Amino acid sequence: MKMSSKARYGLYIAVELAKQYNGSDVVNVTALSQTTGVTEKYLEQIVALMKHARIVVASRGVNGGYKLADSPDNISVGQVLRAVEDNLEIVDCLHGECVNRRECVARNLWSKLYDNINGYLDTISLRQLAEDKI
Amino acid sequence: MKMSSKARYGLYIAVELAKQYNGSDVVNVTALSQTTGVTEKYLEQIVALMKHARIVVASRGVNGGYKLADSPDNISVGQVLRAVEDNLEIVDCLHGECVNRRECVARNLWSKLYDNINGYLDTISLRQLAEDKI
DNA sequence: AACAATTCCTACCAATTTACTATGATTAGT
DNA sequence: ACTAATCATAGTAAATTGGTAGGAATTGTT
Repeated sequence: MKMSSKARYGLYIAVELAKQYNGSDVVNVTALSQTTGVTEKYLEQIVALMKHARIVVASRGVNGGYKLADSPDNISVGQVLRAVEDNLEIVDCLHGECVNRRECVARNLWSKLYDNINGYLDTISLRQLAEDKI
Repeated sequence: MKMSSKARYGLYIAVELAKQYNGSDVVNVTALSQTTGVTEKYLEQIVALMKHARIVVASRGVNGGYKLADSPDNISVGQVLRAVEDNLEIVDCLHGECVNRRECVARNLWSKLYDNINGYLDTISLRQLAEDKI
C-alpha cells in the first residue's frame, strides 16, 4: 500500500507552489523541476493532474507557468493527493459493485478506512506543510 | 495506494478462520480454498505469513490444518494486514533515513498518516468483522 | 510577421512488482 | 509403508510504475 511517486512528487510540487504563492506570480516547469528534483517532463504530467483538479492554474506562452488556484490555507493535502494519485482508493470495489461477492465482508472496512485516511489528510493545509507546522 | 490481493485474501482467510474458531479444530488448505475462493497454492503462501506473525498456528501431517492462535476477539484487522501486506507502510522512508532529502517536508505527514491508519485498523477485531458488526 | 519560451497532449518503453503456478521436501497419523 | 497434509522456494506471465520522447498549441517580444 505504497504511495506512488506521483503522489510524493505531487506533494513536493504543491508545497513548493505554496511557498512561492503570492496570488499573482507563476513558477515555470524548469524552476519547479530544479527546486523539487523531479524531471521536467514527468513534472509536467503531474502538475497537469493538479490543473485538471483545479488546484493549480496555468498560463501558457512566454513567461507562463503555474500557481496555486487558491491560498495555501484553503488547499488540503487530501485534495492534492486525490488529484495526483489516481487510485487513492484502497480497493477497487469501493465504488460500484463488488466484482467478487466474497469481498463484501470487508467492504465496510475498506470504506471506513478510506474515510479515515481522507478525513485526516483533509485536516492539513498546504500552508501547514510548507511551514512544517504539522 | 491499493491494498494488494494478499492483503484482501489474507483478511478473508482470517475471517473464515474466525468464523470456524472453536479453540481446537483446525481447517485445512483445501477447505479454506473452497470457502475463500483463493487458489490452494497461493493460499498456502498467504497463511504462512500469518503463521510467521503468530496469528495462526498450524499442525502438519494427516488431519493437519490451521486455526487462529487466539480468540477472534483478541486479533485485530491491523495485525492481520500488517502480517500479510509486506509493505503496509505508505512510503519507504518511514523507517530509517530518507534517501531523498527532499522527502523530509512530508515525512511527518506520512508518519502520522501511517499511525492514523493503524490506529483505526487496530480498533477492529476479527470477530467484529466476522459478525459484520462494524 | 517571425521567433522564442512556455504549456499541453499523447505515445512509447524498460524495469519492477504482482499474482500467481509448480515442484518437491518434510511431517505425522493409520 | 502409505497417505494426507503443511512447508519452502523457484519460476513466470501480466500488469503497473516511473519515467522518456516528440511535437502541437499558445503567447509575449522584437
